[in-house]
Amino acid sequence: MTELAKQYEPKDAQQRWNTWWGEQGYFDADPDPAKPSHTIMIPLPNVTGALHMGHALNGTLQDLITRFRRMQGYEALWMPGTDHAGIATQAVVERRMLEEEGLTRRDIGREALVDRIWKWKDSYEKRILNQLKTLGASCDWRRTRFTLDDVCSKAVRRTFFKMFNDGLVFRGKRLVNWDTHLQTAVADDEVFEEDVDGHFWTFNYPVVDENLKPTGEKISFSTTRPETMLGDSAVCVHPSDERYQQIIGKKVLLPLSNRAIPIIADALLAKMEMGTGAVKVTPAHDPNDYAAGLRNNLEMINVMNPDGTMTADCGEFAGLDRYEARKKVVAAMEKLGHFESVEARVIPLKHSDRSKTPVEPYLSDQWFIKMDTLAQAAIDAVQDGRVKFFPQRYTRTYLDWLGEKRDWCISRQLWWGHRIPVWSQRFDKGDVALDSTWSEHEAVAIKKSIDDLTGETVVLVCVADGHEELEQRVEASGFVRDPDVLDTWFSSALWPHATLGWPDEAHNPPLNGKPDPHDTTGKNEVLDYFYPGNVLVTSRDIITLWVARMVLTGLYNMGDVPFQHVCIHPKVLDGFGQTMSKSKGNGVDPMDLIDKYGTDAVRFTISSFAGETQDVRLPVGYECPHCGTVIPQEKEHQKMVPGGGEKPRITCSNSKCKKKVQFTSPWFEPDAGEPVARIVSERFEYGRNFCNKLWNATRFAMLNLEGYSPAPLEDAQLQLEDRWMLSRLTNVVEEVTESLERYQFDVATRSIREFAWNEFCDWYLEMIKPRLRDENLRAVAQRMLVGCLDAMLRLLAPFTPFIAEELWQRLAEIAPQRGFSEIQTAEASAMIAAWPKMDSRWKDAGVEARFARLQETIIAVRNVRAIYKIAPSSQIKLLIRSNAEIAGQYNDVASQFENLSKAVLSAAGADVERPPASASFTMGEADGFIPLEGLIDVEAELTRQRKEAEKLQGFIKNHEAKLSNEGFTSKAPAHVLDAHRETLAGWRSQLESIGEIIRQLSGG
RNA sequence: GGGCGAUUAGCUCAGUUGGUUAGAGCGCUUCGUUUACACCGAAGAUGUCGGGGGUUCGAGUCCCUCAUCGCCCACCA
Repeated sequence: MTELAKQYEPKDAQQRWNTWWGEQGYFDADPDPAKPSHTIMIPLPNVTGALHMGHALNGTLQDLITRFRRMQGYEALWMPGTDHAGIATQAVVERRMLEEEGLTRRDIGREALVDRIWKWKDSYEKRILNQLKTLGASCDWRRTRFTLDDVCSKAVRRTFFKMFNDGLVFRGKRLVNWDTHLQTAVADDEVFEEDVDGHFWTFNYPVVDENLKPTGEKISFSTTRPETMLGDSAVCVHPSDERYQQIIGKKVLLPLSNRAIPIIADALLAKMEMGTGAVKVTPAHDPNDYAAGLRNNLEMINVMNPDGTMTADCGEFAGLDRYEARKKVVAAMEKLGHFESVEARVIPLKHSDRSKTPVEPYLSDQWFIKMDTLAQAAIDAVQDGRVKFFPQRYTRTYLDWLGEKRDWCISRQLWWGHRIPVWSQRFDKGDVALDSTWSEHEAVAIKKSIDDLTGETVVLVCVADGHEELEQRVEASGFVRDPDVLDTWFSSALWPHATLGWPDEAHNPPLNGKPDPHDTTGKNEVLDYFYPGNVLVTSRDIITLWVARMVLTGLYNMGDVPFQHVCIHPKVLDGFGQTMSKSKGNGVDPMDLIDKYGTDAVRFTISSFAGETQDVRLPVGYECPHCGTVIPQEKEHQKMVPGGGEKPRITCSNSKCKKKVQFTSPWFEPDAGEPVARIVSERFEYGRNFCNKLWNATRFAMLNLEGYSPAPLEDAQLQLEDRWMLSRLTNVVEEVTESLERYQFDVATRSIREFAWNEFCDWYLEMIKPRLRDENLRAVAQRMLVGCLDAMLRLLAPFTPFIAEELWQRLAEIAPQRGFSEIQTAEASAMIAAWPKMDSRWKDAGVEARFARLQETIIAVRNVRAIYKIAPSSQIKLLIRSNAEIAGQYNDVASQFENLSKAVLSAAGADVERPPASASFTMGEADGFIPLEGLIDVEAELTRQRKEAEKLQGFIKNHEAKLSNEGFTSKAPAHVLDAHRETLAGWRSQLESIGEIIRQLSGG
């Protein structure tokens, strides 16, 4: 047997056990008909960068549940993987390429760019998976998936093909942010707003009658972009705006285009209090107008070319740059007498992050999925309880969003992603003749439509996966593949079944990229066994984007929901209440924290955060590498960026140090070889200290287990503290189990901590120390000790797996056989040990109540010792006045007074009298007296007792008033009344005792 | 603009269906190195439960209102 070190050193244990668990295959999950399955699919992290605190929280909770269920006997699969994250990843790689080599994607071309992104993905995927492993994630790593790998790609292709065939895929128009300089669509997160100096013009349009003759009325409106007047398709007012009631439904004539457009009423677009109350509507060039255009069935008129010049339909303005056209339009309107006024105004304008030029809202062709029936199925699944949200309030977010049944735009103008498997060609009227060698193939779906404008026939061909030869033949027939890729969420929506190998129903998915050796049945047993999953653990911001879509595609492809529960956990905010993000510079790297506090400490602290009410603030500081002082992080630190070639530094706030040091920041890499002030957070000391406590409790046990002999406990041998401990442990096991089942991780964590520290360590261990020293009494105490540790390590294994395993193994060296009622051999690892189960016969409220009285008395005695500054070494006497039954109980535990408060219980009973010159305390059912000849300060003691009496009088008055209130006595339930009366009686008797003490003290 | 949430000790957070004296961790004060642990132990102090109104015998808890803060959605991965 080796003695444990005084402190737990996490790093070594983390390495060792993680490797060993892997070797033992404990992470692996395979179909096992003898066990129920438990499946969690990881919310796939983006390969854009390293994991942050949010991931650490998310991962900890999933691992906790997985380990908990595994111990409960489930075949528990936690499926790992990463997401290609289309735009985000491509943007990161492009940005670096531009910064480092001055190259754009047009310079190197599609294939070369995609190739570079794959390399980026490989390196970040590795980093992310390693971070998860460092966190202790017990994923089945053999099954690691990536949304662009073969397995996932097949699912994407099959789903798209199915939807295409079912008529759920269609083409439509949509407004995108158009970068006229790079001539590409830009995602919203690549757009920044900047104030520019602009103008605010007011014009008017003449109202006309059915014959387009001016009626003499006119309607005024304002705009910051006059050139878009060429594409106006309506003027809009608020439906209840009295100024315009007369002309709603009439038409106005566009002076520059000679088109008549309607005056419509739309409450969402027009605001009465703004400007003139009327607005022009340009659906093709403004997002709000676009939405209004859809609502009101307006014409969408595109007046701009991809390069930002005006289209050929713009008459005299055709070919002009949009800003040039703006000036000319204003001039022309003025000339025609429709100009009213202009004022200078600062306008927030969206700019492209990459070209730094203003973006234009631009109407373009996109692919959509019809959502009505799909969304309805997903709504039903939640409404009838097949999918439940924890906490329940998030159900609404989900239902509200799906209820809109907004069609899903699935195309993105990117190169990184699943390319849309559709080929198209235009044919003149009646000229469509398709090559039957591919057109009649079952893996080909064809849609024909007529272009309203040109009368041409548009033929769309979708080819199912695995038919490259067909694809080639289609292309040989002159069809061109769509250049766009699918929205990232399209593939992540399929994650729960795609990762399990769907649509392949004949084979298990590969393991480590190779065929599964168990794949012998001709069925996909993995899919059958692990689908549907049990719980999805995620944060609330992707309830709509991801959760809803997984439910929807699960129902569509599998006919069943992908999971029964959705656990929504809090978000980690910085010390100022802001969400953490790279752009704010306030991110915290969990690996830094793990490095400082240990994985278990981080996990334990994190799970203590995860309640259901609110987000978690995490104030952090920079630890001075020279003196260890923690400099609290301020907002300015988050923003500090290198300027003038100099890296920013912070000054140590310790007046003796005051060194200027570089610090951890998302904005720059610290210089190697120079000390760095890393980010720390004292909140993680919560977990670290707990681990250390647990370590030392086990250390203590191991120092006291000499001669340990396993045997079932016999009731007759148990002391009060043993029965109390067993009762408490039984309750705690129940509490922890129930709170984990409800995803109340904070409650579970608190419950374990309080039990292990405040009950087991602070009381139980202290109480059994004398028995452990006594050869005759040692055996039972040792069995209790081992049994309790065993149960605690099991409870803690999901929360703090590394230290639990380390201690489990050490304990097994001395005490492999253990148990309370039945003796069993400890399992080979805490990770696969059975979840603890206690015999409910140990629960004993009476014992707990008696124990509470004992605790209270001991605290009172210690309190007296502290007040009178009695040296720890000096013995004192304790006399207890109480009824015979309670006195008997005190006598039974007399030795504990000596053990825990260095007091000899010299008398207990009803006839005990207060010795003169003693300190006293009262507790309702018992009064305690501690003779302090020569030490007692009568005045101080009187003050103390009077203060106590005053407090009691307050309580009593309050309760008496309540109890004499007829409303209360007639309406409050009996048990509340009884409780009030009982408490009042207790206080009264206590007050009486104090009164007596005060009389004695003041009487001399 | 719509939805959701928060406001409780100096800080970070718990507080079950309304019911007896509102809790924890950190921090703070005092004492203590007794052979598990100073990443410790013992004892203690600290609250106008954001403001105002209401329902009720009774409100931190329910309702209304105001204030402040945050998140999600509205365009989006």
